Amino acid sequence: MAKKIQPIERCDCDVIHEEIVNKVREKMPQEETLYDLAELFKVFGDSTRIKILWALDESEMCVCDIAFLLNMTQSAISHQLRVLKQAELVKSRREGKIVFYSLEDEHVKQIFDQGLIHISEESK
Amino acid sequence: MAKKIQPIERCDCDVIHEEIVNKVREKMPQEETLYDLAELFKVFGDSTRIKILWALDESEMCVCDIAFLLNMTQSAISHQLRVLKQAELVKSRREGKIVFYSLEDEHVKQIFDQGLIHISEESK
DNA sequence: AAAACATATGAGTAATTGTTCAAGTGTGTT
DNA sequence: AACACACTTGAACAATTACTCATATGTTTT
Repeated sequence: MAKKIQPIERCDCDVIHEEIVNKVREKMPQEETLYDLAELFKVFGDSTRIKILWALDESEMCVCDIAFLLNMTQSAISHQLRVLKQAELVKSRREGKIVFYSLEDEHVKQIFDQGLIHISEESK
Repeated sequence: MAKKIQPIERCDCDVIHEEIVNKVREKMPQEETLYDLAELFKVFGDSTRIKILWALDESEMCVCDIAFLLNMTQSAISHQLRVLKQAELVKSRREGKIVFYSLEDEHVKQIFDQGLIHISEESK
């Protein structure tokens, strides 16, 4: 008894493939890097945010412009802009009452492009 | 009365920025394309799936190898492999009892790389 | 100072999602 | 045929999330 803690039992092929698994384990990036990467893609994983990013890639815009463009409430857009800002994908600039948002850097379009390549490959 | 249906009210700056908004609207890709793009990134937006993809980029592996590598149950891995397969990111090949998974194409690594560039920029 | 406007934010809610658990398939071995 | 093994699948559950609504903040206009 007292034998409950062992996490995942290995199966036969784990033993057989031990070398491969160990080699892969060595080459894997840090846990934290992979987590951050997932967090980044999570931000891209919502069509509202994708639309906002795409729009901002065309032009700097204020919150109510984006809301009108996407036919959504200002509140909803503002919430999503907050997520995008935390991910350092967009930045803001206040001009009187109005807050203008724009892309933080040029990577966004490149990430989109890689995604689009995959999508176009899928439907062949 | 009977005046409830109007969706999002335009604010003053929508009118002022009308030209910009219209120009952006013209340039936006199809709704469906943006939705598909979000769906793709959603698949990348989970650290378990990121790890699986990274592992498979190093080497073809069977389900229990992956489970052992990531210290997770076969069931959990199998569920995620299903998601990855539906997104056409991985393919499988059966060899007796064992099912080997591998990457469907080369885009995965390129999408990762773009993400990593953004992450490394963030922390400067 | 009060009102109007653009935006931000917190609580609440319905929908989605990742994992576990239990039971199922398919393949090879005895 | 019975069993073991590798994997798949469906239901259940907790956690997360995108939006709405109401309210709050910051700025300009009156």
